[in-house]
Amino acid sequence: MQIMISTIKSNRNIPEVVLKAAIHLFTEQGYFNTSVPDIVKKSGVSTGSIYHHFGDKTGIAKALFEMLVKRMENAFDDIERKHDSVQSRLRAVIEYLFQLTEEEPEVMTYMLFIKHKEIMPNMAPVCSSKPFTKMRQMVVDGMANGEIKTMDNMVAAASLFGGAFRLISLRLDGVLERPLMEYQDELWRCAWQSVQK
Amino acid sequence: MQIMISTIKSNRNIPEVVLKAAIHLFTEQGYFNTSVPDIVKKSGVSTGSIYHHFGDKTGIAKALFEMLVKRMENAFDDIERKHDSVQSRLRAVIEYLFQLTEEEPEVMTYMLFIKHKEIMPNMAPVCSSKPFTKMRQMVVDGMANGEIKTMDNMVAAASLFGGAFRLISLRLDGVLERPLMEYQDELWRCAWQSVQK
DNA sequence: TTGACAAGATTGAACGTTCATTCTAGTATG
DNA sequence: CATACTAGAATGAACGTTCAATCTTGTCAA
Repeated sequence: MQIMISTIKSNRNIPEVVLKAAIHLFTEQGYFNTSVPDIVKKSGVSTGSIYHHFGDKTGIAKALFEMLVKRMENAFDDIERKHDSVQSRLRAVIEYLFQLTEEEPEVMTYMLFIKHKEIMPNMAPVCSSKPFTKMRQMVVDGMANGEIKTMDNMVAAASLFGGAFRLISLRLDGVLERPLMEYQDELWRCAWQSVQK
Repeated sequence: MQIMISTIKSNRNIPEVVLKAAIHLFTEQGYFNTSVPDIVKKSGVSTGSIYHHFGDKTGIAKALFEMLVKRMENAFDDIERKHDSVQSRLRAVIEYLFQLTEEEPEVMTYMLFIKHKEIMPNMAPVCSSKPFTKMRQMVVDGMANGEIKTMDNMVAAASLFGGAFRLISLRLDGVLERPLMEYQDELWRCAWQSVQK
């Protein structure tokens, strides 16, 4: 019996295939160095289909961003459910970020280092998105329940997460040769010491 | 052709005028959203002159970057000359970065948050440039002379500067409403506490 | 089971625009 | 007169997007 083309075609999820190609190209060469024909070539999906699903080129970047933000948000919700103390929550957040950086560097690059404002001019900065406000809320909670020194919220959050973001950035730039996990314990000791009561 | 009066012409430094227009446009809208005609309009310098001085569009971005890196390098050399202890040097570096962010946010944005690799594909990441390696060298020196706990260099540097970079980033994104100087003391206490012996 | 049909998905060639760069002509300087 | 600089219109390639045609899928009457 002949295999119908239709069954093969219907087996691929076009948005998924396109987003996979897009995140690779966007993080590798940048959004503006990636043409729609590039995405067509890489994904095997036609121009027309891409426009049918995403509206325009920025629609791809937007869909990708929203997907990844939601994913990170869910991960943080999980962490809050699984840990009681603020300290262990914060540590788990950093562990998650480090793991994500190692396992899916493109995801981390896209979330942290793509200038989304250049692509979507009236988008709020990443640091105002749910996952990031949630991180800061954890710090506020820790100050309220006495785990963290009383001080400016922003300074406390920056002190706690700043080192982690620095290492992630260095790792993604290829400056750090060993996986982030190897730095985790030492970094956390520094970070926690800087704000603990 | 337009007739120019010679005195007007000789009085303006074309590279300077162009770079001034460019940094404004690049940080405001992004490099790829800025066309050469945009720069022509903003600077008042003709297309031909721009190409004569800079070769191509990336030449503008490159000249700008090199100028700013050199400037920061000189500032750090000054700091090393004026301070003896590693602790006061590091504190001075953060103070300088905070001041620069407040006084010339465009300069800081261009140095830290423009993806230069997208513009000049085979450029080393910013964190490998002289000023940044010098910052890390200060930390290494501090470990050698006993001011800083013995630990991984990168973790120590990330812990010391991570919080500062975080606050700079938040400030440039408009999330932090008050000038960075107001956070400086509290932040430095956290940062230094995390690595001091 | 079959055929007709509608709605939606998919295709890629074609379109109009914009961009970086080049070109030719003109001007200042020594 | 030569060299360095300035000017802005012209150029051609590349881009994002559109569109008319084609294919797929699900529905329903006979």
